[in-house]
Amino acid sequence: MEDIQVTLSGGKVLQVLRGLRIQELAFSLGINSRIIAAKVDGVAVDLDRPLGQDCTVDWIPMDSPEGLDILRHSTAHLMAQAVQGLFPGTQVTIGPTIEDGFYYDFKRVTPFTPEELERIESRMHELAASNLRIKREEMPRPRAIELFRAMGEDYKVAILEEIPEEKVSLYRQGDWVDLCRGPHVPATGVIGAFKLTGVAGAYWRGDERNEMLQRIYGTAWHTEEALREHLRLLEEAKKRDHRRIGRELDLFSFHPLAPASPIFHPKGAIVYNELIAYMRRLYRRYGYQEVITPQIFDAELWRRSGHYDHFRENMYFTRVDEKEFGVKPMNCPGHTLIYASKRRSYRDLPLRYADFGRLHRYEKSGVTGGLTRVRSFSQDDAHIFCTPEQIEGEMTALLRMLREVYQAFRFGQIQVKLSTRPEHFLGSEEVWARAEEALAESLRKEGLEYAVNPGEGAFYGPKIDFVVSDALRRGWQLATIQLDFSMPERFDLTYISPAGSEERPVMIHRAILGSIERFMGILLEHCAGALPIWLAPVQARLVTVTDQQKNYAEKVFEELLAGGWRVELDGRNEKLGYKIREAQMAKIPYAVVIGDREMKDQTVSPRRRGGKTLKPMSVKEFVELLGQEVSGELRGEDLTVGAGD
RNA sequence: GCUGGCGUAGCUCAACGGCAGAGCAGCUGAUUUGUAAUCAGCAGGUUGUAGGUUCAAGUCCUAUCGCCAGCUCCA
Repeated sequence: MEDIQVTLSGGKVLQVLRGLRIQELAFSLGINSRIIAAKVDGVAVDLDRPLGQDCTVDWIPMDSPEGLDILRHSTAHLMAQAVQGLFPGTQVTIGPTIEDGFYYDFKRVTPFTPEELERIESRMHELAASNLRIKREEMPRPRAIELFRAMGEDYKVAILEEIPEEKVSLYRQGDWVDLCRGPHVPATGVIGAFKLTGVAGAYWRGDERNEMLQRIYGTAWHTEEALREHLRLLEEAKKRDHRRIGRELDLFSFHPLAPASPIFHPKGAIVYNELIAYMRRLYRRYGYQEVITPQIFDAELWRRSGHYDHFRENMYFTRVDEKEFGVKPMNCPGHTLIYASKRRSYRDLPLRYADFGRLHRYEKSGVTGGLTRVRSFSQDDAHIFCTPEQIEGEMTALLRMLREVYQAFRFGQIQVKLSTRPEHFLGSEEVWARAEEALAESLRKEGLEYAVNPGEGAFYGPKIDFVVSDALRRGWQLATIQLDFSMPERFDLTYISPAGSEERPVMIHRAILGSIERFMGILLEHCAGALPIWLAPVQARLVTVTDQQKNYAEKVFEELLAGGWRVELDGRNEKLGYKIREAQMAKIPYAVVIGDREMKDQTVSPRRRGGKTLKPMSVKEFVELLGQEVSGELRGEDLTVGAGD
């Protein structure tokens, strides 16, 4: 047998025997224990694949993203094998990998119980221990259809009938077989660090008209340590859950009598209003005008805007004087009424109307949760009416404003997504194409990288969404900028051009924080409840050492209050350590200690949330310190009192 | 809306179909305290709601409301 030439990823070229298995090659190089699969000429393949001709080989290590993906896919198979062994008659459907794990959808009459999940998990460990070889097999599609039909696997048959290729691959481990493109790990013994995390219903092919399948979720890692670390992170995320923080810090609550509608307590309302106040300050600089519009409009308005046709199911209605009225789910139609209240000249544009009006949308019961998806909320909403020529300038200003805001909140990387025409849309295809091009152009000019989401646009226009990453590196969609050529049309909005003709303005819908409720939830998780001083409901708490200092403490308290600071006085008859602990757990940026020494010197001893004790200073100095921190925070400088404190 | 899980004191959680309990928080008293928990006592409940099975229901069954995870949806 003659040799073939194998080029390794490092550029090294080897002469090997034709037909040599990749695994054997890895073994001879002494790296077989770290390798899970390989790419031959760029295509990921199993390790037992023989090398038939000159080729390049790139190793896929166990702990690489690709390696983990393969491992998770194989773990999904292992789970399916365990399930079918334990529960004969259960059909397999699909079992893809997801971030950090995998799932597999099964067709079974009864759902899996948590106890069964445990049994499946232990069976999986048994199967892994027996280290079954995982073998790839190829066969013509019709034969595979026959095979799976004989096994009673209706869903696999359905999948096979839609596969275009005439040759398909199967994977066998022990007496179990599954249709799969692969690649997989060489044997089940490689799999070990996994945990089944949950069970849920899921529709066949993700369509709610189809029958429901039973989905089992799991996570899998290359080592036990990595698995433990992952589970620890999940615990950490749970501790940061904004619903928990909201209750612990007495910010907001929910009540069954107002499902999916947060009730903001005094401290939560401070945060809420500070967020709005912050946006208002920006609005003055960026040339926005705030407006106030009705909560309820004649249904006629919603018919004209198109919401009635498209989103009636998600709106609240009421009947008064034999007429139907709709509670506003959006501010935009109201703003068109202001625009249309008089003749507009090109000289008036752009007009930027901001509105913090309360919106109500009926969200289906299963989709609501915490502050992230509610039925009653408000947004830092604004609509810009401008000429088509002004779009670019407006977009530039918007992108600048957006950066400023995200810097103030320390959100890291921003991903940009351009969403294009959806299935249901208003207006003509030509108008859509024009709008999409305008958005793409502004992004390119701003030098922002973006991804395209085909078909994800709003029904009235294309949009740009901005996804930020929080402290746990989770992505959240916050800002959205939507171009709208349709609404001005529907409300027959016009302006007089320099030439004297009537022209159609363009409308830009935009929000930077998005819903204030949702933003607050995300922010709370981002900073684990330790809000920056400018947002903290209580900025400092004065704690006396004994009640001997009560009078002096009250004097300091009054002084800080007069300076506009949100401050509390804890003069209770408790030990200092106890009071410090409570201030710390309430995530108050400063606990200000006042004892005999301070009283004597007319000073205070601030202690930062993180535990750092500052040297005694006068009240005036402390106020200066607070002021500096607030302005530094708003400029986006490093936090002195941060989430990590 | 769909599938599953869970609703016990303000919070976190116990209680085989057989007397509803603990810790923390709260209140009262003592303690006058120096940077993450002082001690003692007291009080706290129609076990989400409505039916049913049973001699007996927090526990079993049915309905309903809410919450959670996921699916679908998200102007």
